[in-house]
Amino acid sequence: MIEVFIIDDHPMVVAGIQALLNHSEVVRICGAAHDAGTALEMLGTSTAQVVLVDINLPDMNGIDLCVLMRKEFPKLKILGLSTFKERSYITRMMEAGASGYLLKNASKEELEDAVVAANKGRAYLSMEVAATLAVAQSVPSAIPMLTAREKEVLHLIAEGLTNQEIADKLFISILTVDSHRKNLLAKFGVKNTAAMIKTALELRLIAF
Amino acid sequence: MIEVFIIDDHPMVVAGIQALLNHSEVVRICGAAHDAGTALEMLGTSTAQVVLVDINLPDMNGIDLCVLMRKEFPKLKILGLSTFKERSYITRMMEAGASGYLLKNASKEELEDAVVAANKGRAYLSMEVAATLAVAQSVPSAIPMLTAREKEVLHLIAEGLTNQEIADKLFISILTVDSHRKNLLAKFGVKNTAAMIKTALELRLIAF
DNA sequence: TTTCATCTCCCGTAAAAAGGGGATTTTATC
DNA sequence: GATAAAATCCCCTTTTTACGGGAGATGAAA
Repeated sequence: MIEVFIIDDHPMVVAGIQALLNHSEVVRICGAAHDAGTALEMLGTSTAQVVLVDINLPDMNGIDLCVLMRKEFPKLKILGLSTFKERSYITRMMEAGASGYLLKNASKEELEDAVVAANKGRAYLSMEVAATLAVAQSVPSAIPMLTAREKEVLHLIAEGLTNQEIADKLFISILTVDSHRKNLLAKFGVKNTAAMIKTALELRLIAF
Repeated sequence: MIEVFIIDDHPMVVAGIQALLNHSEVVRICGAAHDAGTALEMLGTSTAQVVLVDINLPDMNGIDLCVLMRKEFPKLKILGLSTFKERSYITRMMEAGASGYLLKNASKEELEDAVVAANKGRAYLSMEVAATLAVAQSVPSAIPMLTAREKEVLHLIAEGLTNQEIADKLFISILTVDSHRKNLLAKFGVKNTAAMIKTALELRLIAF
């Protein structure tokens, strides 16, 4: 029996996965948490071999949690879980060390297959996910690697703050903000703020 | 017993709702469909009093489906169901004639309460949803009424074009583009492009 | 026919942002 | 302690936006 732990803040989804895997002969749900914090605690004393992680958690995003879990529990296999088949999400999740990525419209069979594959150390992607990735490869829309400070500045730009206001808020010179902004535009490969905000939102580097 | 029909393309969610309402003494699941088309067919011969409708369906969006169902089955009570607590979505769903709006992180109790309230003809909103709406009211971020030309300009701004480039593309003076831009900023109630693009995307006035 | 919204164009000023260099100091890593 | 990456600050120029006012043409609805 492969033991699975669920991290998802939607009771319906947790109950759904439990219901779907209830009569499985290979997989067993051994626990669930509704946020990253309690999940990390519970995993310390858990015997789970595979975790199902929702991408959107109340206290942390799935990618960061993935990185944390890889450090703390290296043997644990991680399966991403989300409603969205967005290139950026999927690739980032896989880069963060996930063994696979499932959409929430996955069937019982897909779910079971994914867990089994992950447990064997193999990667698993839903059919639809694999398809989007195939398309994604032909149109490589790379995700800019932003530094912490750049992300911070990007957020404030998106809020509508001017360089001066950002400088005041971060207690740095406006010249520095200007530099960050310059670097951001370069990394995004765009020539003005409007396009940058659009692609940043598209790539989920910022949220509404 | 209130009979509930579920329209959602995520097997986990359908199974989850069923599991959550399984032992309920007031609510009973009487059927489910994974897309709008089959749902409309099945509802014709269904005895359901309440429908739970996911906002994102493969063949139609929840708002349009809501309007359709209101026409075809006026007695049916509709509850929107979604992961997102976006003002625009919620209000539009309610305007389309829904009796309520539930988040997918609703608890068993919330779910049951919502169905009961809807069946009695009362509106129901999840706690979180009500909170976001309350915030929305205090900060009236109504959806700006944009003219056709303004939408056109907004799109081109989002693409990263400058006023000059937009003027060339639309065969109008740069001064005109400037005016449209001014009016856009005013209508959005923001003071620069970055904030405008963000809210425009949030309100779905433009897409990625 | 008048009113109203929309689209168009105009003036002028001030403030931001974009673009092109550079340089110095932290900070983390090897 | 050397290396590299990040964060900080600097100068200069040009372009683009933002913001304050208008004002005429057109077409549709009242």
